[in-house]
Parts: sequence; structure tokens; C-alpha cells
Amino acid sequence: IHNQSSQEESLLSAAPPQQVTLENSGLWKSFHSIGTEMIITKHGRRMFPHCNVSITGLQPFANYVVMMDMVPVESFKYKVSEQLLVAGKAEPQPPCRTFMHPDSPATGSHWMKQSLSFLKVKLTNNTLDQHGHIILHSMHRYYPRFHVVQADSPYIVRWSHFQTFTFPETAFTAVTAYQNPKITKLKIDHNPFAKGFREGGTHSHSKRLPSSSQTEEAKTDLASDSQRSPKTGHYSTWAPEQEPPESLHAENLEMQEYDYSCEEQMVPVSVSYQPYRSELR
DNA sequence: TCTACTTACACCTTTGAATAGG
DNA sequence: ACCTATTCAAAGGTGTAAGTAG
Repeated sequence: IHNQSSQEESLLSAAPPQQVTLENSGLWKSFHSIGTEMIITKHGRRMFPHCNVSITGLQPFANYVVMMDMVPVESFKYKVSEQLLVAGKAEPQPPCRTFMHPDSPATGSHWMKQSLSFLKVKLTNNTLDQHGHIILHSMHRYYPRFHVVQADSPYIVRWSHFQTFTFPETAFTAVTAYQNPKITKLKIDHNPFAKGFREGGTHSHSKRLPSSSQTEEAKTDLASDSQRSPKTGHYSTWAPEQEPPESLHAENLEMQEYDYSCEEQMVPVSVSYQPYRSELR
């Protein structure tokens, strides 16, 4: 753990260090090794793989809010020509929205009891979206970022005791249609909703997909994933402009007050901010 | 002509209400 | 009255092909 200041050192020494672990790390790595792509649509598309994390080191009786947002990996966009190529400067950032885990706020013991699923997160390319989905630019790369905030209410968050965690293997390219057939194959193989497109299925399109040697490799990765090979975050620094290091990233953010009742707010990485709470079915 | 995006579609899983049984 | 299990229809999540936009 690399602490930024003596003030943070005293803060951390008062409580056990928070740790966020990516539970389905093996599946993410299968996609990452090929180049993860996430479909974004006008009406919002779920992520696959979706983020599934566990948290430790919280104070059992304190309340916390857990959030997720998306951060650009670098400051340029891509185009397709055989493979993804850099195609100039990135588009201006759309409104940065945050997905608040529906259990928020909840006690530390609640969060640590079981892993947290971000299955309901939806991505859109519609900058006028009214459903609170996370807005991204197509042909840009992003990675999800997780925030753990000690707070009694999702609307008034003290940004002290605020920690952020990211996982390099969760970086992805936002696309409106799949560019890499290997990614398509992996998704069809492992997303139950895409079962109709699997080889041997009754769907007419199923035989159009090229077979890939990558699939067996991916299955091996998944086997290890099923044995739970989660990866735990620790404190280090890497700039989004750089290729992420193997290690995970967690940053202590500046202490400040934040009122979620506002429509658009700034987060400590100088992007505008919209609170979003998913609907429970 | 090329690339990026949108839409309709068939196929599938998930959800939740209704019902039955203990 | 209460709980659990089962059934089943509706809602919603998929990638694809074909079309549109620029």
C-alpha cells in the first residue's frame, strides 16, 4: 500500500484497508486477451461480462454507498480497418453518469456478506438518454471504476473515506456492432441470452460464425474462473493514458463534500457527473 | 464506395404471478 | 393461515442481416 499523505496514513491506520476484488476476473481476462468489445445501443445494452466484485475491510456498522462509472482509457478514438486503429483525438466527453448499486446505502457487514453484481448496468450511445444509462462514445476505450463511499444517504456523500478501484482487465472498446469475430464467438459461447446463436442450435445464423482456436483457450480460462481466481485491488498509480500495469489500481481521492441532489456535478477527475440508481425488478 | 449506426427479427433466459400441495 | 414447489405466460436480453446515413 502506497499512501499519498500522512493524513491518509492516519485515516487508514484507524480502519482496516478496504479491498475490492473482481470475482469473475478469469472471464474478463479471456475477453481482454482478444480485445474486449461492449455493444452500446440507443436504448441501452447490458455489459457482458458484467462486473461482479466483493469488498472487504469495511466497518461493519457504518453505512456505505457503492458506485460504478466509466473512465476513458486514453484521449483518442479508433476506426476499423482489419483491426482497430487510432483515428484521431477523442470526442468531447459525454455527461459522465454513475451507476449506484441498488443496495446503497447499506452497512459494511451487508456489503461484505456477498459479492456485488453490476448486471443491471446498461451502456448507451444516446447522449440524450433519459433512462440514466451510462453514456459512452462508440469506438472509444473505457474501463469501469468502482467507488466505495462511507455515507448514510446516497444523496449526501462526504468524500472523505472515499476510495476508488479499477481493474485493468475490464478495459473495453465501446462499439455499435462487433468488430472482432472472436469476441462475438466468446460472447455467444458464454452469455446464456445468446444461446440461440450457438453452433448446433436451431437458429439460422448459428453456422455463419467462423470457428476459432481462441475458444478452447477461453474455455481453459473459464475453467480457472469457475475455481474462483479473483484478483484483489491494491494501491498503486497508473495514468489512463498508459497501458495499465498488471496490478490493480486504487486511488484515494481528495477530501471534499458532495451533494447528490444536483443534476450534474464534478467528480475528482474533472468530469461532469449524474447520479443513477437502477430500478429493481 | 466505405464506415458507422439503426432496426426488426427469431431464439433464448429470466421473472413473477397463479396455482397446487403439504 | 402459512410455507414451499411447480407451472407458464410475459417481459426482456441476445447477435444477425439488411437497411440507412453521411
